[in-house]
Amino acid sequence: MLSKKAQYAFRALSTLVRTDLEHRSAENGSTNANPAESPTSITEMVKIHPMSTKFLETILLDLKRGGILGSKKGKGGGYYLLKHPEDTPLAQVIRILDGPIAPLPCVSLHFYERCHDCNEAVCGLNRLMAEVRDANLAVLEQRTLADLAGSEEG
Amino acid sequence: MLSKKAQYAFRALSTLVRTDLEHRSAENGSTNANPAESPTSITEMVKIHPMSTKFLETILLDLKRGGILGSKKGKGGGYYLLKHPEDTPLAQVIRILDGPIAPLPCVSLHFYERCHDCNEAVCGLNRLMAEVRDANLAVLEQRTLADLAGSEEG
DNA sequence: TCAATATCCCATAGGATTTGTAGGTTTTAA
DNA sequence: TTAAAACCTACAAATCCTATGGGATATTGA
Repeated sequence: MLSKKAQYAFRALSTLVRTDLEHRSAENGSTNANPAESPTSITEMVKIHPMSTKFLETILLDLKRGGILGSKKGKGGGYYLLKHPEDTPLAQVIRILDGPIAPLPCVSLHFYERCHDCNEAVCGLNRLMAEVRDANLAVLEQRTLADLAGSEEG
Repeated sequence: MLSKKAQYAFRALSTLVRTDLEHRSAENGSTNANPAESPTSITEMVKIHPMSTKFLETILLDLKRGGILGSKKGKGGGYYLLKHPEDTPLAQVIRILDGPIAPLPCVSLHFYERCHDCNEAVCGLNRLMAEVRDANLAVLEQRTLADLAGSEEG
């Protein structure tokens, strides 16, 4: 199950995606479509998706440290997407906030830990959980922030 | 990530599967190949896969209440599989010990809870997480305890 | 009948993790 | 100079996970 952190992250990100796409289309043909020019503040995000302001603050900082968001300090500042929504897979968001996607540390690609209780090469569970991991990643590496804002958001 | 409970469950189950298959092949052609005749005690399981005896006890009781295991009390007693290993999907084990497989309650088939914060019909996250759920189930409903004991176990 | 061996049941302790708060600092724009 | 915003650290509260303890009940076999 996704943590609250990840769920809140996706809510906030859906707002940022919408702003980003609007900004891009408005600047169509212009020389400068830099989303850093139209950052969204935490206050604004919380108005759209009500949640704890302080909690969201820590989440957005995580996303910034994780390379997904940029920020602008001071009055008129806020957060913005560093890349086009299509270029950030959902897997990246989940890894930043919830850690491994794999069901066992010994089959994790990004958070691998050796399994002390089995011989991984011949362990039946290891093999099966690697299948589960791959099934997850087939979706989560393919789907991106752009898919998040497909229709009206919730 | 799978909980320790689920991991321990799979260890114990792999022992039971092995015993079950051995018992079935030994009784081949016989009139009675009932695995209840050869139950495995917690003590024996812990000898094969070292872990807390008391903790495993609670896990096996969960599996029994979940309809996967039968038991025999008293001297010579223990636990046994109620069905052929091929007839118990991994998803059933995980649901008993860890609850929902879906990444969000609002896309769970067995543990559904309504989402109060979004309109599920149009929520982008809901739709994407349903895809993730289906990807998981494609593996976890297909693979069974029989697959667990494929080669040497760990 | 009695002792040994098991499952079964309930409560709870201890620790880890998650979730959320508090208070302050630094930066920027107007 | 003021207001608004990100940034930072610590911690509080709640929940969940992991594990343990002490018995009750059932079964077998000597």
